[in-house]
Amino acid sequence: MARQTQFDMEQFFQALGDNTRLRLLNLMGDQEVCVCYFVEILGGPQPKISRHLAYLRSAGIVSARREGKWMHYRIVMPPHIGASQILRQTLDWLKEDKAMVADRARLTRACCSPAKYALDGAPLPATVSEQNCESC
Amino acid sequence: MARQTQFDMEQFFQALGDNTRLRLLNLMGDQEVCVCYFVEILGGPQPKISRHLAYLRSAGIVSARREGKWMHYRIVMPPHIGASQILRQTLDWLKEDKAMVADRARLTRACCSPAKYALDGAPLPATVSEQNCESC
DNA sequence: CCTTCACATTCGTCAACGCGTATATATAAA
DNA sequence: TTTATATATACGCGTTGACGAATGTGAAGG
Repeated sequence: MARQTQFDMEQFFQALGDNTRLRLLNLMGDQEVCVCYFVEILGGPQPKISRHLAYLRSAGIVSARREGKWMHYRIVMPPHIGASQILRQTLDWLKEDKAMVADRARLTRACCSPAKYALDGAPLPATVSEQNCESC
Repeated sequence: MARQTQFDMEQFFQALGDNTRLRLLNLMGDQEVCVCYFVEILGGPQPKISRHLAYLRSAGIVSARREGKWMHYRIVMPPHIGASQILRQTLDWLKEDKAMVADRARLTRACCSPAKYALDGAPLPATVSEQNCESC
């Protein structure tokens, strides 16, 4: 027992080996976040965000859910326990990074006053388990 | 305090995102291993091994030591505590992988009867702290 | 010195990646 | 049914990475 599906470590680490993708994972944390927030916080062109999200999705690190016009992305812990431990530790590592802290702070601000960020009407990030953003 | 040198996470994960490099790290574990063993175990052309070792070295994950004609490589734990935890966990993860277990078994066999592997006279792997291979 | 051995580096090629731009798709609104 | 909005995909381009083959380098031995 405890036999887990073989996991593609190569692809897993490759997915983590890009700063934009690390920023995306950092913003998700344990929330489900709408793409429009990523675009707003990271600032780049939207297709760039979309492509990196697709990359993470094909690596099995995030999953997407559609809600009307909006797409929500969240981290899914890999089935392999080793991978999931490493992913968790990576997220903890990100929490200490200065730039990542700043990113999360901007997400919180955007979340609490969407109108200032051209995000009026956009669905708020929601904790994966519950359905509400705890800081709003 | 506890202010650690900023670590290039991107480069770190990129270094781990290749199966040959993961195999090399797995063979090192907490030993210092001579290049000739890598070439023997992994089986590919020698320049391939050398290039991947150079990649790992430039990422700060391994260090090299010359002993006469031979070069010994060992893992160096990154100065950043987050990175070093992840590296350690990655090594633990590798320990469970079937192919990686087989690689280590072959290293042990080669270590205990070098003559059978065209490694006669090659310096044995040595635990980083002590100077002898515990299985020979 | 010249050779041999162990390893590193260079070169050319091909595939993968990241980016910006343009375009396509899907849902909602008018 | 047309239009707008949110997101995804396709295209072209420059860069990086992995590879095999050839060559370079540093140490030991004759």
